[in-house]
Amino acid sequence: MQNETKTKLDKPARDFDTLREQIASSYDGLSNRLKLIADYALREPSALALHTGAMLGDEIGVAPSAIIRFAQHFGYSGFSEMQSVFRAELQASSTPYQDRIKNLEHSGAARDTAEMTDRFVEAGIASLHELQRTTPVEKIEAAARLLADARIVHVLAQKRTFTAATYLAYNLARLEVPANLLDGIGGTLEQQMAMVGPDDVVIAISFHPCAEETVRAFERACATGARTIAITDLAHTPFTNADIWFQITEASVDGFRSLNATISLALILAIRAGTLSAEQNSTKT
Amino acid sequence: MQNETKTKLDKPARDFDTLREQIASSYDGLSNRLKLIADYALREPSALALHTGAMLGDEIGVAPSAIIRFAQHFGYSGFSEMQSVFRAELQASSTPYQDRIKNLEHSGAARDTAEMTDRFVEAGIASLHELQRTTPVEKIEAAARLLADARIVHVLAQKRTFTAATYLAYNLARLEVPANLLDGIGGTLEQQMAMVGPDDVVIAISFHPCAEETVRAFERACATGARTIAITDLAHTPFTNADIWFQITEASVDGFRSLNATISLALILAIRAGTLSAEQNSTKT
DNA sequence: ATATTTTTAGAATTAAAATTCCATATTGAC
DNA sequence: GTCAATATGGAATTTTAATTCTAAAAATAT
Repeated sequence: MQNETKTKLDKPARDFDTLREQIASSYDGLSNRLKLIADYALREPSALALHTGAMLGDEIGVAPSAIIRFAQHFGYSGFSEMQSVFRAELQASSTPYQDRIKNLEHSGAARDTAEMTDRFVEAGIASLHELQRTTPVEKIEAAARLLADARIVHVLAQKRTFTAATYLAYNLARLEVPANLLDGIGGTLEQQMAMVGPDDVVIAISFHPCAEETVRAFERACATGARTIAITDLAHTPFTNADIWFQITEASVDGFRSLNATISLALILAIRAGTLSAEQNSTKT
Repeated sequence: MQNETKTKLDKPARDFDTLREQIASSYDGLSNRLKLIADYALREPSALALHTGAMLGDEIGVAPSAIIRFAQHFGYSGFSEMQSVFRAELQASSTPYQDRIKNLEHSGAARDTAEMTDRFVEAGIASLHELQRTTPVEKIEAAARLLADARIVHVLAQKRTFTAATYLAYNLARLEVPANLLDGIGGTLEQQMAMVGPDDVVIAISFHPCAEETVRAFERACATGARTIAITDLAHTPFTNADIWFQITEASVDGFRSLNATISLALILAIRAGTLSAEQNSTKT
């Protein structure tokens, strides 16, 4: 097992970029079958990460043992060891902002104002990226259509998320979508809920720990036959049973969660609903 | 194997979104161990895709067989079958632009929405960077000290910026800094202003075009001898005469200005004020 | 053209993971 | 508090995948 005269390596690459380099640069010295595998590995790295040796053999058109020889050529003990590099890369590339969000939460308390500002800026950016990555356009479209078609849109939120509710209600109203803020002022949430009808939409915003009033009001809204939309951070009944449910991941710093993703989603929903509503009114006349 | 009375499903979800919905909505009916697994599956889907049953068992703190029971609860024959759903999702999400391109091709509305989402995310990020770049730490420190020393902090805002005011007031109150939201409800801003005293701080948030009421109320606050803080987008009297004046630049999309920088600044001010206030109280006693 | 080396496919083997099953523990009803 | 029902962990088993090995096929050199 001493040094080969060929390009065979004895110290396998531990990270994906290095491995890709090695595959590309030693390509010319590979045998026929190994070239086929190299092509495929560079073109479909996620298949290398997720499929078995036998599956890859079928896909590429080589024997499973060729896959193992390929891995061993690059210094790995076998296919499994090489695959772990592809898997690590896939996992890392799929959750770049989630990782940052987690790191923010787990790093200790900010020492001073400057550091705190930096961390909040970073947290806000990570939240916005995560919003972009995880929120399907179709869901936004569907929600906006519900909002645009509603007789009245009731926005339901308490405590922390009340801020986002004011923003959503304000922007909806500004775009001439009839909006009503269920603020429960003076404990009158019950009475306010009485005006929710079956042609209305109730959109609830609730973050953990969710306010009991919001939960009860939302359940009541479902019972009235109104369409429902929920924006929450965790999967929690009854919100997950809404007609449309958005799950939001906000980064937090020192236990303080930002609201960047939530208010951005609120604004996008309002604008889209306003656009659809305006289109309907113009075709109607 | 006939229909169960419980929530057990006999037709397993083939796509990830459906599965996630099912996990979320049946969460409450799950047993302890299955809840743990459900949490983890929603939080770390890529681990479900890439790790073995035994590894997941270790990570979650349950027996490997519990993982299989979890999969079977959702109608799969076993863990392997469920894992293929997670793997498919991971592979799909590793090529994020494919999805987006598909949407762009199929629907004009979705195209607009996707593009708008991108632009709002970008605008939000730009606003946060600008906040970080242009806001001196000393100014934040000085403002936080004023807030911490105040008898009462009055938060003054109308219309668009009212959202940010609710957020600032909520977080100040949560951190035990006495905060009062001057919401001008029922046109009572005049009366609300009457409780502003010389030991108080009035913090106004106003963006162009600024509400007349906010301007008048702020002038009156200055006259009472209260300390003043202003957060505005343009240099506009009387706000530039405040003891501390923050100028915020929010990026806008199609004339809709985001609030990302403003609410982030509000949160930072609240936390910093809360910290200073707590330090004072502890040294006082 | 022949001998030698390298490459290859597929069978045999080994290793690992998934699944089943059962004894025990826990929970909930009465 | 007792009993029944359900949930749980872990050992035993089955299944599947990875790896090794060998004989045959190509490729190369002489």
